[in-house]
Amino acid sequence: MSTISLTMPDGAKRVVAAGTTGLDVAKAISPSLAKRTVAMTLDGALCDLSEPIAADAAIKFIARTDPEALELIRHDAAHVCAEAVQQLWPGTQVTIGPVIENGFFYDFAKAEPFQPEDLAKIEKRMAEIIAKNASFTKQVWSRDKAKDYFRAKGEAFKVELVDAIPAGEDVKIYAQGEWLDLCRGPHMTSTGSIGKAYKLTRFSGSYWRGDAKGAQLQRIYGVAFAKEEELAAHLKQQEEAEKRDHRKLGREMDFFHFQEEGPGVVFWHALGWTTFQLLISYMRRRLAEDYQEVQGPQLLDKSLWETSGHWGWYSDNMFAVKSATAFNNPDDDAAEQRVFALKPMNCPGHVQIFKHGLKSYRDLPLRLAEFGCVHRYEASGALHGLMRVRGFTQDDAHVFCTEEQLESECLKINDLMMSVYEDFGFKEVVVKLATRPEKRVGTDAMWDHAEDILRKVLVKMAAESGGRIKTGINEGEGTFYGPKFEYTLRDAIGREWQCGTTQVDFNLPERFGAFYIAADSSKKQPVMVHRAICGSLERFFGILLENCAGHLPLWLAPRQVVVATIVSDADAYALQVVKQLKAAGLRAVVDLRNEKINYKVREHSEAKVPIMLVVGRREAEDGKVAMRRLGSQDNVVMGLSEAIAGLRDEAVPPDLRRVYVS
RNA sequence: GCUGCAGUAGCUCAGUGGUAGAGCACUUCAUUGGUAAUGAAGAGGUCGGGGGUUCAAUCCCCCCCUGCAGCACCA
Repeated sequence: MSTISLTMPDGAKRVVAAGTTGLDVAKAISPSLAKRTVAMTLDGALCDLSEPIAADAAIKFIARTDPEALELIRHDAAHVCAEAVQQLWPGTQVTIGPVIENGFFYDFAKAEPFQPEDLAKIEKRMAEIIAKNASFTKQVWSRDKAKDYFRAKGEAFKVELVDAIPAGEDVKIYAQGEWLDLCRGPHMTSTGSIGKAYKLTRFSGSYWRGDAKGAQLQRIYGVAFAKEEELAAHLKQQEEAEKRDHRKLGREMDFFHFQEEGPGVVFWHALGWTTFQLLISYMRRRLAEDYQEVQGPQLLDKSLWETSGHWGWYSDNMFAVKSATAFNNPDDDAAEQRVFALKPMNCPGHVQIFKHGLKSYRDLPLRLAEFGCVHRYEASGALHGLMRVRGFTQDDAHVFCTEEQLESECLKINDLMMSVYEDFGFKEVVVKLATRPEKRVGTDAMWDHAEDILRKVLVKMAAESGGRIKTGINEGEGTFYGPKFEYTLRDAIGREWQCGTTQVDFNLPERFGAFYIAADSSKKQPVMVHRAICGSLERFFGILLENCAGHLPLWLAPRQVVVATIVSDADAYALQVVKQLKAAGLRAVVDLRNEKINYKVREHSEAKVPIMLVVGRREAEDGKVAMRRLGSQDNVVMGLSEAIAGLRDEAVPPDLRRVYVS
């Protein structure tokens, strides 16, 4: 019999007979090792412990508390969840149940919808299955046997999955006690290793193979961890995310509201609008050096959108309008029946501006920026507070340049992006290159060319960032007209938000026949780069609000200071204080109400006003203020002018601070 | 758009086949108080909209709208 050599994590070698299982090896080393081992890795790849080892390999035994075991715990939990559901509702078909971030889901085909109370029932049944601690055993079946078996059980989806397994690949079945499932594995040794740190979190609809035209399935989501403390920490973080929900904060802070008549469009209140405008002012300052700000029309004839390709590609998601006269008299030819589209993007407008008047190569790169309000008819189920709306403002720009300028323009945009994100407090940024999608316009040669340039740029950006930028590739995620960079930020509680985008477009200039006069007097087509830094300003506002849990930095707080009196004798002084704060450019209001200071402190704290200046008789007499910062229990008494100077300095936006300092 | 759940006062929520209730917020009065709710009184709702069943619907049924959680989508 041949032998093989296994290398242990500490480098020690062990020679065993070929075909020895991982479990045998572990047992030979020590019974306690065998007992606590749930799986192994061979050359880094996770395997069943019962797997016969065929060749030399580096072996590592995995305990359930090892990081490698986490995906097994989650995957095993998904199987147990499926068994529990089939026990409780016989006739339910199983489909797939993969591991996802923090847990797993399992999709079922079941006639009756799950009800909220079902989650607890399933959890209970799962606990019973886990308590039985049945072994996971792998079997390899023939394709025909698997298909016959699942067909006989009425598992049509599993039959389809068996069919989809490439010829020559094993059809693997994992059994846990009486129950079995088609699965590529691996699994832990038995269900008991799943432990107790799991919880079913919700259920929802889903589609077979993720296709909206496919069968409607029902999905159960669960989270699972090795330790109960980790589960508790995860649930706590979910709670934290709920607390900073921008929809809740927006209402509490009187920033904005939505109402039935305007699904997906924002009613901005005075305070929210103040901060929104501060965002725009900031972006304007950042653009001043290199960009020209323009404003394209809100409505343009349908034909223009046909030319741009948007109508063909996205008319399902566009608003089209006619005059009300035409709308009320659809059969009356005398009423102008012309159809306009509410702009879903600014780019066609910018191309028109570019085309107006002959452009020379000397004009390039021409960078046109716009805080354009666009409308998109988003699916009703997609709407979500400020994060997904039907009318929103983009910090949009289009750079018209020569092909030679493309690389430097992308790098320049990247510098601006990174600087802006830093100013808003986002340190970690991931930039991914999204490549050609299946449905697209333009030749393969054009795509090859554009992607080549961006690949090079991506490497350079990462190299020049000093580690701040991590990169990746999103295959097939580009837009229909060109490849793009996607900028993703990580927020204070670890969530990721895709915000910025740089998109290369050889298509639109061609469709609109845009050209410039080159140095040799020939007509040349410019390359167009679409870019947005915040993306949707509404959404970015929501992200900022959630990132800081409503505690906006002083420069973005709509109401920076409240001057609150303790007694009415201090009213005149308080008014003086506010007057001086305003004169110093601070956004301040006074609270003279006949309320106790406790009441005022509580109310303004809940409204998340960053600074409260409390004044009573003592302060009025001494020309002082008692400063209380949001989130602090203490107050500091200081001279009025000192307070104002300090606040004025603190309220300087980060970009202006750089200018003053340098 | 799809699946499920929900819609009662500005907010958070209770409630019933016989046309509604709490707390906070609001208004008024008293109170001038030292850093997260002073007390009292008052006002406030065609119970999301439209149909139907019923002697009677906020409650039961149907349709629609809107929202929530996912899915799908995101130029």
